[in-house]
Amino acid sequence: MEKLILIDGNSLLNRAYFATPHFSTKEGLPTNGVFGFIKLFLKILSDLHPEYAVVAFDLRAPTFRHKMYDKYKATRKPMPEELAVQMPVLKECLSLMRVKICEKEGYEADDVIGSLSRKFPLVSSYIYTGDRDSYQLVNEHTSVCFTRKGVSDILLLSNENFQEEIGLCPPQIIDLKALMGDSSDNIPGVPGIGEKMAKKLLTEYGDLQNIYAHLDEIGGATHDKLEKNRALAEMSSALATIDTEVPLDIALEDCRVQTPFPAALRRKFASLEFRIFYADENLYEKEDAAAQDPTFSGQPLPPVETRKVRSFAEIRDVLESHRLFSVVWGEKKQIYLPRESGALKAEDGARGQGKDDLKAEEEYEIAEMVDLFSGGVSADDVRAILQTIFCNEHNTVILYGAKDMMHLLDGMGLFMTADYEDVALLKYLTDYAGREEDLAFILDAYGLPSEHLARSLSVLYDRLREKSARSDATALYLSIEKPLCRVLYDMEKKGVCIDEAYLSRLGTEYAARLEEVSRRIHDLAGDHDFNINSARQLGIVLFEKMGIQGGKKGRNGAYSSSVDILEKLAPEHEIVREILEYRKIQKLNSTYVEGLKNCLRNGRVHTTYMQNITATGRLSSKNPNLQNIPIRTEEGREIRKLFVAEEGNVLLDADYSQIELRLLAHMSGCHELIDAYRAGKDIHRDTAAKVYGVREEEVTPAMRRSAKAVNFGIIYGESAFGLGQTLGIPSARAAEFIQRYFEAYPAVREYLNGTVAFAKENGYVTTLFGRKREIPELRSPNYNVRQFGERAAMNMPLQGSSADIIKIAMIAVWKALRERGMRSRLILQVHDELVLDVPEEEADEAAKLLKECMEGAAKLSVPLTADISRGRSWFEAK
DNA sequence: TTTGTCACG
DNA sequence: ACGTACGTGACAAAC
Repeated sequence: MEKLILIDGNSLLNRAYFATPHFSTKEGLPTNGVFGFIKLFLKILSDLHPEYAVVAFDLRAPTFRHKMYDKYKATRKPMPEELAVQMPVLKECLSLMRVKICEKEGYEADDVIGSLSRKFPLVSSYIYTGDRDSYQLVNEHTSVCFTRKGVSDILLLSNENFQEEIGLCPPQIIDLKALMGDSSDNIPGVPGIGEKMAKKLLTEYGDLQNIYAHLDEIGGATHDKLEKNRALAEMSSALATIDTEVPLDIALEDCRVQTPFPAALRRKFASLEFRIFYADENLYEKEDAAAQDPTFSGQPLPPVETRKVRSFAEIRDVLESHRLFSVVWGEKKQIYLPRESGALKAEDGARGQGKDDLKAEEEYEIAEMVDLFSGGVSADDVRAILQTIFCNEHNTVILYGAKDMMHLLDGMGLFMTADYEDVALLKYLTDYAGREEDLAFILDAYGLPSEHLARSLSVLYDRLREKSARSDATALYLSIEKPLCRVLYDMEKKGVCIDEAYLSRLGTEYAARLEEVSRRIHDLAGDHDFNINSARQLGIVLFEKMGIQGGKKGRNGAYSSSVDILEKLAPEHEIVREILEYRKIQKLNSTYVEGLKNCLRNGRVHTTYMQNITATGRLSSKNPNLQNIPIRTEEGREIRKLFVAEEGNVLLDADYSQIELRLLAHMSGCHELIDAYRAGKDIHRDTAAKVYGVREEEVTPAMRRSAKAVNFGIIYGESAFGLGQTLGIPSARAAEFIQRYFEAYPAVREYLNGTVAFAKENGYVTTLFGRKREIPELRSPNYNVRQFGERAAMNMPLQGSSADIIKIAMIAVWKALRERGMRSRLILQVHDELVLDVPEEEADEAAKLLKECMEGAAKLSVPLTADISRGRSWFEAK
């Protein structure tokens, strides 16, 4: 059957905008939304080969729904300016592609799409949208392709799988919305009915009309809610119904997809700097000579000039005559020499302006090197080539992951002396995606081709430098992340000594205890054989077979057996106490004893610090994670005895005292808090006194504990529920605490409110040093997601500034030790703590230095203090 | 691959 | 009405 694709233009442009990195043309026109949209559109064409396509848009004019309900979509936020300007650009591109655009006054894109799908029942319609409302349109010849994760993942809902995926049938989507309401469209629904209840009612009665026909069968509060809000529900149902009978003067033939596209489209793409679309000539009609306008502004990537090199000596010649390289050392081992030597260092003013100078520059890609590496070249020659590039302080290398390259070179006995630029770090600072990313993926998102990875890396570097130049990201990159990379490399390479004898003793001890506890648990459980490690099996045995009360089911229907549940049951049930014991030992054994054993190399473990993972600017540590070594319990703390100093050395441990709370004092300018810190007071005691309205000496340990929890809560983005959970009190009580806290520290409230307001307005928050976190959650239609966004907005400036500060301190310590030619070495960072392995005779000097570097890393309106201690092991040094 | 649990700041 | 403190990584089980 022939295929018609129906695209909700507003919805997809919106999705593409938020899912694609923000970039713009040289003239400053943002184009990321159009780029994402076109990319998806071309993908649909090549995957589905539809005969027909229509893109529908909403118009500004009020629709029939506004006439029914004047508050319809009244709460909707206007499109961001950056997105709004892309709308006409998209329409222009679509016109150039000869794609039918359809808009109808008084109707939304949904209605147009619904009507077209019904108007042409002889073709298969595929509706592309990021809006769930369209689900109702699914029928035997209409499918909905719902875009997720931006637009990269598509869920296809057809008549066949709809029931299975959604749990309802398509028309029921209307009344689902009618019952639940929809805050983003401002459709009221029935107050008090959520998704669960709505689905239950619809499954039982089919639709809204039938629910009301059987209202008397429904009991309790639900009955009353439904009865009271009948008119509202019926109106919502009408609002949620897509009009499939919009009069549209369109013939199927008007919608035919016409490829190849006109050459003018290619020029348009060039001017928008959409290189990957531009590159594929087969997509476009052949251009006649007259139309080839030499003045068009788009600058496609220059062709790669390949120099054929046949001998190793020749390669060396080429390499030695250049000073700037971009290198990708993955599957394709590419090296690229993009410009004249020195061009990069002289850059900031000179480059990026003209295309002419770029063209004039000499370019090589030694593509043959790929073969050379995988083929006949000896390991020695490979090493010599790398040495030529990396072991020359006059060279600059552009890399994706400089620390990895340093380790790789180290494995060949080489040490990198070349200056480096790390595109991964630049990307992290300017366009954080929420996770580590593949280089190929990023290039794709930026519209750069992957066949010459190294050349594209260089272009990406330029783009990111340009982008970061308009923010604090450049300074953060140059003064923090780039030098830190080198510091982390040293830390990783050095590693931490492990007491192997103790490690094996601990392993034996845990194994024996596990055996014993496991036997006791099985005895207590009777004949029910089960795996204690399986949360699911455990839940069933405890709460069903043994009939223990107090089991709580999670949303997947399984019993939760997490500590907070088990601890409540522990006093009553011996088996629960044993299970908690088992869990504890099992964790210590599997994660720390066994886990550490697996990471051991020559008596040391070498963690990897990830510099581009977290949303706040913190580091993370993996293989093994040395940032979560136990300390909170007596038993777990023993693990720290495994981490020891080198022979003849001691460990020096320094941690910032309450750095985040001090930052809160500084950033909020709260006098009460600042004064307390300046006076060197015990801050939790001080808070307790203020919150409880007593004198400091009257504060009991319990009061201090609560105050401490409140102080933490503030850092995490105050929530009465969360505070209540940790304190084990009702959230109403917790809310009172918070209330009183804010009365005691009014500037803190203002600061937090201000931060959230800024974030809502601008879509991001920043640290003291300008590190940025985008918080798209604040624009979510989902209340919970928005709440999460608010908490994240409150927390990030504190957590992130603290991360900035310790990074500055690390660089300072590293430099200071180096300048003095000391043998002490940084070996660990745990967010607010640094550990050094120092020769005994250097210990005093190193301790003094460490303290100075840490306390002097930032000038705040309160003192920044670091507490230092030392010992043979990490256990002793805390 | 995802989920639950638990270790840390 | 909803499910909740912020930020991570490892392990084991169950898909």
